Amino acid sequence: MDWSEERTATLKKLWLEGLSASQVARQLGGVSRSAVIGKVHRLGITVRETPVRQRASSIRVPSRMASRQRPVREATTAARQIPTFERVEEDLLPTSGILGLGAHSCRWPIGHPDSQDFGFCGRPKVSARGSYCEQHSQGAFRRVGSNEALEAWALKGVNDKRVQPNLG
DNA sequence: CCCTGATTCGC
DNA sequence: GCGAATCAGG
Repeated sequence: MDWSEERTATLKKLWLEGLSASQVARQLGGVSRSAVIGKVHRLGITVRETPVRQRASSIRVPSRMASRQRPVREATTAARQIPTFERVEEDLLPTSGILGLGAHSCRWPIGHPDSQDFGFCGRPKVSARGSYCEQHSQGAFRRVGSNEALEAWALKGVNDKRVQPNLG
């Protein structure tokens, strides 16, 4: 496999979107994460645009998506604080593969980064400054169950596992 | 043991 | 230029 212009462009975009080197490698196929890291360095895009302070040691799409999809209020000690709503991804299909993502495209990731049909929402952004379309910027909230059910759920300690609808 | 990016260096 | 091996971590 060689670094064709198209594959290089894909690598750039995926990397700049915040996918890890291994995820980029799996999306591209036929390359190792070392290859991706090496290429990223040669391209000089090793420093991503977002300020270092705002980033964790690595940006991982799954965790980024998971954090977006966490309950509005965390379940802590009191039953009253158990969430009644969860933020879940709407059933919007990607309109865009990574190559079609433009400056005005919603960058909400859809699907698992390891999967072949991983893509981005691609609908028009609501503003020039934001990154998302109307649906994805305001967030879609959907009632997922009774307080009782959620409480039982939370007490079982399934907090971390719940609802990552598009992570496969 | 899973993962992350950074660096080196023979090819 | 390329990327496996290695390093330094989370």
